[in-house]
Amino acid sequence: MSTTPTKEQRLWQIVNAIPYGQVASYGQLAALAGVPRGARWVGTVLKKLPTDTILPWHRVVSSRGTIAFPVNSKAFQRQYQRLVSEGIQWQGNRIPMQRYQWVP
DNA sequence: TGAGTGACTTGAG
DNA sequence: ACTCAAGCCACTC
Repeated sequence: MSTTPTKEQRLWQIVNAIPYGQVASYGQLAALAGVPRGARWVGTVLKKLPTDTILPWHRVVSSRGTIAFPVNSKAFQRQYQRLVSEGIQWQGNRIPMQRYQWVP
């Protein structure tokens, strides 16, 4: 019955653990999931999430503090709004990444 | 089995 | 600070 959690499942758990009001990068999460340099894979996994997922996918941004979607896209605005509602600070289209600290 | 794909990353220029 | 190109990984057909 019980099997080893897939990398995908581990990633879900890690994303779920990103604290409110903070963000993590794709590469950062990939490394934590045991897949160094697997940043693109993280995006692939998140893309498969159902629209009504409870996972805080919006707290995942690029390593440069930008949202991965095109600025004019619907998805961008949706993620942007969620981040703003969590009180995240912005500098133009970017979030200063230095604030983030991983706390397991 | 192999070529193609993408919600990325990094290093140069 | 911005743009471009090459690299990397797991997944899909």
